[in-house]
Amino acid sequence: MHFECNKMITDKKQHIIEHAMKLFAEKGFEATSIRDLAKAADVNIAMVNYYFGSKEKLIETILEQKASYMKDRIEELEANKTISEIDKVHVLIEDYVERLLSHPNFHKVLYKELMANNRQDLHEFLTQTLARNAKNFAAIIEKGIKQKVFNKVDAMLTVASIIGTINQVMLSKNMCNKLLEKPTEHEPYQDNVFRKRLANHLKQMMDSHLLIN
Amino acid sequence: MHFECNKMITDKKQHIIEHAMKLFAEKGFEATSIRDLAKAADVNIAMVNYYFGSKEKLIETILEQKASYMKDRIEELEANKTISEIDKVHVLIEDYVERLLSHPNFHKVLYKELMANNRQDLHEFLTQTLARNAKNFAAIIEKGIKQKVFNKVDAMLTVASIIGTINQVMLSKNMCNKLLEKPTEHEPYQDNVFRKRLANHLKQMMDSHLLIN
DNA sequence: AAAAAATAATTAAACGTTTGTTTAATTCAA
DNA sequence: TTGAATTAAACAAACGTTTAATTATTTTTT
Repeated sequence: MHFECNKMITDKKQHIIEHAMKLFAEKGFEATSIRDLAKAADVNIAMVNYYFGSKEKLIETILEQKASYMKDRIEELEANKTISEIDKVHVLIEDYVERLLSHPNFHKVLYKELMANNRQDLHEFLTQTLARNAKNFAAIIEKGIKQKVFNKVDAMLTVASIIGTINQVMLSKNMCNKLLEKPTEHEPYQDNVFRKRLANHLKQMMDSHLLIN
Repeated sequence: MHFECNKMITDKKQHIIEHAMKLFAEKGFEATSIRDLAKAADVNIAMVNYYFGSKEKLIETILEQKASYMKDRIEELEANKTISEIDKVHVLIEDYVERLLSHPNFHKVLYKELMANNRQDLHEFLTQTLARNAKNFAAIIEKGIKQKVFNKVDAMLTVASIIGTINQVMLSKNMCNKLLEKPTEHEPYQDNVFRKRLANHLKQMMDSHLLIN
């Protein structure tokens, strides 16, 4: 079993990371104590500092590990010349809906940290990453405008509308259920009917917003 | 001066509330200590508990005091029969942009608390308040659909797009500046050019999204 | 109107907890 | 036997809150 040593270390780190993400999402970073986390992950309270150095380093590790997960997809699409710009927008809408709604805990931690603006270095890294994604997305829309297949819209704010819509429904499961007239127990983010509905709304809205006529 | 006693008490409470909102917005509720707040507001550390009972009661007071500030405007508009539905949407867009961007600190505290989901009672109150506003807004859109002046859109998610767009740009001043290619010092929320740009984008998007043809 | 009593506001100090982190000893695997 | 993993205990610091004493301000009484 010795050849699996590194893997097992990683597994344990990952084990802690996953419980941390869940707790940070539920209660917030500051409100989650290392003792809470140690109990939830069933490890000794010293292990977090042993593996990550500090509580701060832990959340930095989590966010840096995952924050750039949309990057490659967008850059690949932007370069693709066989797909029309409106289809690229559709693909990105489906991607964003799928990936954001699939990781609601990570989403919450990320946006809490974005709003927090403590930990200057981390905040700079996160805004940098998200801003670059948004700009690449906007570049696709601007290409469509230059090709005269899109209306002359505000590309940057159009991207903000797409991502902002998804973020809005992910703000609070409770509120989302209230808006959709669903019972409190309902899990909207894992509901494929809702995911389709959200993606369809965005595609429909972008079609009328972007396409000429 | 004795006849101003009640007013002065209220003034002092308000004095604390304003500094609290600033700090909670900047650093988050849990990360802001009563000692921080006392120093910022230049009062004794016992005064927060004296006036508000506890730190929790303080944030509850703050949010309950301000959370319903959009309610009356929407309900008044909804009942108005002299304004067309699309004009109502335009008015609400301008209102939301104006009011949300004018209170970025309150906005941050509110949305942090919405995402946090600690303090069950408060969370319930906030989701209730915001959901009712969103539903009233959606009712206006649904009226337009019934009158056959609007396309058959998803009214609830359309409202989410409007509010979500504004929230998106308010997530982080730093990121907002990055997206708009402005210097770090720029204050986008107080910039009237940006407010106009944001409102125009939303009105333009809603026109093409909602209006038939 | 002045003095006295009562209430409210304010303070510094201390309270008991809880926090993140470290230590030193121990267990485990190579 | 060596080095990493794990543990329980202890650390100082910071937390929200309370206390008890003091100062201001109202109210009541004279």
